[in-house]
Amino acid sequence: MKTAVESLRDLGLTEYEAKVYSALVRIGSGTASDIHLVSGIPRSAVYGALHRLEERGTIEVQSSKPMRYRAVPPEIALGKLKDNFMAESENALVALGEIYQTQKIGVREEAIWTISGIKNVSDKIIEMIMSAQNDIIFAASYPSFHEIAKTYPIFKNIKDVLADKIEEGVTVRVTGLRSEGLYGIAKDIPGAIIRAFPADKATAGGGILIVDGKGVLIAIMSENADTGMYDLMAIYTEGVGAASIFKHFVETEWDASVAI
Amino acid sequence: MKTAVESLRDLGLTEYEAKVYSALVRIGSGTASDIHLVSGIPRSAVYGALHRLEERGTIEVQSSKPMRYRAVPPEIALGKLKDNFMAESENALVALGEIYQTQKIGVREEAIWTISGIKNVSDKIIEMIMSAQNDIIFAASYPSFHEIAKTYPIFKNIKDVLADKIEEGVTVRVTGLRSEGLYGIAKDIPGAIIRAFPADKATAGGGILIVDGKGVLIAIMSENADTGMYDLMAIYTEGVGAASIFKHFVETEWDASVAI
DNA sequence: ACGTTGTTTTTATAATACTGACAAAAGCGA
DNA sequence: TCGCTTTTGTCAGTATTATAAAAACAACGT
Repeated sequence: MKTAVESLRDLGLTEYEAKVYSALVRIGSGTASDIHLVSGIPRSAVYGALHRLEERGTIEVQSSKPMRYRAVPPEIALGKLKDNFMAESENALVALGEIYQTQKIGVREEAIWTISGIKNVSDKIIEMIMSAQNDIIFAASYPSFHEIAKTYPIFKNIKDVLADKIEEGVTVRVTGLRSEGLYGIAKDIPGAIIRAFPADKATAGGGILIVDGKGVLIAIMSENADTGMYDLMAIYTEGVGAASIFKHFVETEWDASVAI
Repeated sequence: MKTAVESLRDLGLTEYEAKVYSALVRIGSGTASDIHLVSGIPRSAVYGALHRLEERGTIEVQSSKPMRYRAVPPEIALGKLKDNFMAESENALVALGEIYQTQKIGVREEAIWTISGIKNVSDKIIEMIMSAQNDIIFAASYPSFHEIAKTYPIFKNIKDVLADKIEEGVTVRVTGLRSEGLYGIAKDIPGAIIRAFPADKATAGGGILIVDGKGVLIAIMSENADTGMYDLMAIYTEGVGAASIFKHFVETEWDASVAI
């Protein structure tokens, strides 16, 4: 029987693509270096193969640093190759019956980055706030989020830069569940527009920061299963597209909450 | 649309093989010289390509003085290519299954993955909907999102799987701005709970899908500055933490919208 | 200072596209 | 039938890609 790599080659992948996918299936998920070690292909060659596989939709990418990759399950990945083959076959059938046209496809994306670690996330939050020109929306008062605030003095710094921005004339809106923490913010940041919503609406830890309607950061809290420690990770993007959609949701929440 | 030769190349034929077969389809039957004249490829190269095509069973040979060749009808020829592909795919699946490592569940981190491309994103949306056990929230009716729906029939498929899920007893809630598209969804998916919010709240293209309160996909539309074409990218996560925070926002919006 | 990550450039190598030479055979006008 | 040309099929060789492999590099974090 042919090996997986040989079969994948016959299905249209290059040697590298086949080996990279095969390696990812073996290890579940990993970084480019992991793939290099498992597959035995040059590390620098891993990146190109990963890009092509991602375009095919046979792997998935986690935009963290270092970037992590994982294989789409073989049934699904092969299904995609098959779908592609069938579509090409259908196209060939039509084309062979004549009629020619050319069509172009345009592409490319709005980059989304992820950050992990309490320090890194709070640094990024501060960096974004510092860059604000017009308005800031900060929805961060979810219950366990405060747990982190107790241990790490990130809110202290965030409050300071927010206060600075208000002095510069930037509109700052803060929303969260009605709690001591929120009252504390209201006291520490004079000039900020604060609103609260009932505690029963709250769910898990996290928050959203929107700056000037074009930068978004979403912080997500997670509890480590082993240690029971809280950790923070965040995704952020500078694109208008992503920002506007999140802004929409946050502003709906804003309208639904009450001033304090 | 791609030419026949381009599609055939993507199906695994070489340039010469594709051109020779294509030429034979055009002329019905002919000698190597005829093929040379019609296809424009070097006469001496025709012979080799004919041999390989013959081995694939996509052409037939007449052993006469000047040998004559004719194309097997496209449906049949493409069927042979497909059979070969499927066999190879099956083999790959078995080979990959031997090295597949099932993900360990439980200690899952809050990993966030990104997908790009309209096809890949819509595939993922469908995959997530299919996996739903209890409830689905789909907020996707932002204006330019419909632009993609016009070109790509992804909504058709999404509507179908949503309808299937409702039959299985899954609660499906759909929200979006008041528009024709939303009314269309309401009509096509009987049993779904549909709500609308005023159009002035809408912003840019995108949408959010939440499945069983533990899987979230956020689709973001972007318009290519050069070509003016729309593209889709998405981020998604399977973690409860991220899901609950997004669910919170979406449910707030749900409460703020009205039934239709 | 060091190791890692990700990009880029460069070099090898193999697959394929292309060219021309050639012998065998067929045609064709004496 | 003979010359002569044309066509056919095969081969050897070159050019041009596509891919594999290697190496250098900046950016970054420790």
